[in-house]
Amino acid sequence: MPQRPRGTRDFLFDEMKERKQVEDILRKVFETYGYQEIKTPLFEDLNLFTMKSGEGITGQIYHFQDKGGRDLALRPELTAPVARLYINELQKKSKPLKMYYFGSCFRYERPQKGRWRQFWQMGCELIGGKSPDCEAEIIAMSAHCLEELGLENFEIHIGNLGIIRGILDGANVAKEKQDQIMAIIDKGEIDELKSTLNTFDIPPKTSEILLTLINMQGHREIIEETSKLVAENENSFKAVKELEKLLDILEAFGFNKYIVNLGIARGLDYYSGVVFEIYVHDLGAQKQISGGGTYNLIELFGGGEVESTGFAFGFDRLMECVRLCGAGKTLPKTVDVVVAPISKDEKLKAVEIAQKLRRHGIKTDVDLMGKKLKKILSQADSLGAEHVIMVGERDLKENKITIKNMKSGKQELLYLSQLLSYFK
RNA sequence: GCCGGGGUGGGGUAGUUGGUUAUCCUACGGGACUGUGGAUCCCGCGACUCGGGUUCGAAUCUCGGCCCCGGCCCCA
Repeated sequence: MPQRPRGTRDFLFDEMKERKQVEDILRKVFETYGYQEIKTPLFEDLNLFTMKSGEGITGQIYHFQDKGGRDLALRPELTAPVARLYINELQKKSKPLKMYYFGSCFRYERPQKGRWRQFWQMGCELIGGKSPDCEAEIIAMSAHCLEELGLENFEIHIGNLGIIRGILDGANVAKEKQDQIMAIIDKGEIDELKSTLNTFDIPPKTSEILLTLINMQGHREIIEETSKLVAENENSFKAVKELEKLLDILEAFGFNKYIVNLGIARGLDYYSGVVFEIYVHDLGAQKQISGGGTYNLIELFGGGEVESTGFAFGFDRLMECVRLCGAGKTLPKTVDVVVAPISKDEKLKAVEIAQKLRRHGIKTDVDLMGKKLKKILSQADSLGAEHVIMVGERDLKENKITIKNMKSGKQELLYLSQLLSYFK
């Protein structure tokens, strides 16, 4: 028996309907903010991802060689492909560019709850905009999506990598060492951080500031405390002021449920400024449903200095939340009408009637198996059809059919010519 | 990659001090009922994750693979 590869899923009818509903809701929110959909290839040149994504991701890439010997990779994320698309196709367009995408990504990892080897991301990129205004829009929009989905139990944590980077720059810490330190901060390992700071010979005062910074978590008041803490470092201070401005704008967008958290660092190395993550604690170990921030990937790819901000939902985790909250809506019916030929002789007539209904947008099923009437009725019932049209010899003699309302059980004799108006 | 728990018809399950025909529910097919569903009854269909080992005999004990679930690392 053939088996589904590990960490992948088959989606059946109901689940697809649920996913489609959520997809449509997000799509609609994105479009009300003026974002347009794009689609990029499922695989790209391997080096698109190995260049700047950071070690964490590159170790999990599905890579292969094609018959021409090219090194290719199934995409592990979508920000790099979108940056590539921008450089290839859109550099000369007026800014800002607003785009969204929905597609699957692949990572070779140990599957567990909320983690698959093929998973879906739905997100936006705002290319060439000015922060913090654009950052605020992206964050507000992601909150808007969650509200639209009927979710409430989420937390949006916002930080700014510029604050910590500024401190490290001030102490003349090399870029590679900085990346290592950021990775440890992302993990939240305080002891490991302390010992690493020691081995890197970071001045005690700097270490102390860092350790205080990463524990900063709260609302508005964090800004003032942090300002004082980093007052002597010009870049860090600027980053704090930027963050403050972001919060002002965010509130203008009508969102103030944020949590300022200077300990978030993100797993991808290309983030440079404001970063944010959204958590839903009920989800367990894989509680992060979204993440994003400002990055300079385009510049790293040689596309000029273009400031960009983006974020993506882990679509599968989002589905998990929707399910948990019972926020799912009622699923659309499979068919509205079933056409039942009473004997084989009426089959052609039944097909004809079904086609007429379909042409008018009515979801219709017609029995093609020569089943007995009772069987067709029983099936119509389990499909949730509202009406069954019975096509039989007796009625046809008078150019009529019998239409049965499956809920009430009542039935009516109708002329064939009256059929369409019955459904209006 | 690491740790722990699992795997019985399509779905959900009972059964393991080794021993006849592997339980029940549901779904599905047929019939009671040849132009009337959601009810009842009858019949049918269909499973021990795979491979090795122990044994007269393995769903049950044992080893390994595969897959699933939870966690670690990491991340969406």
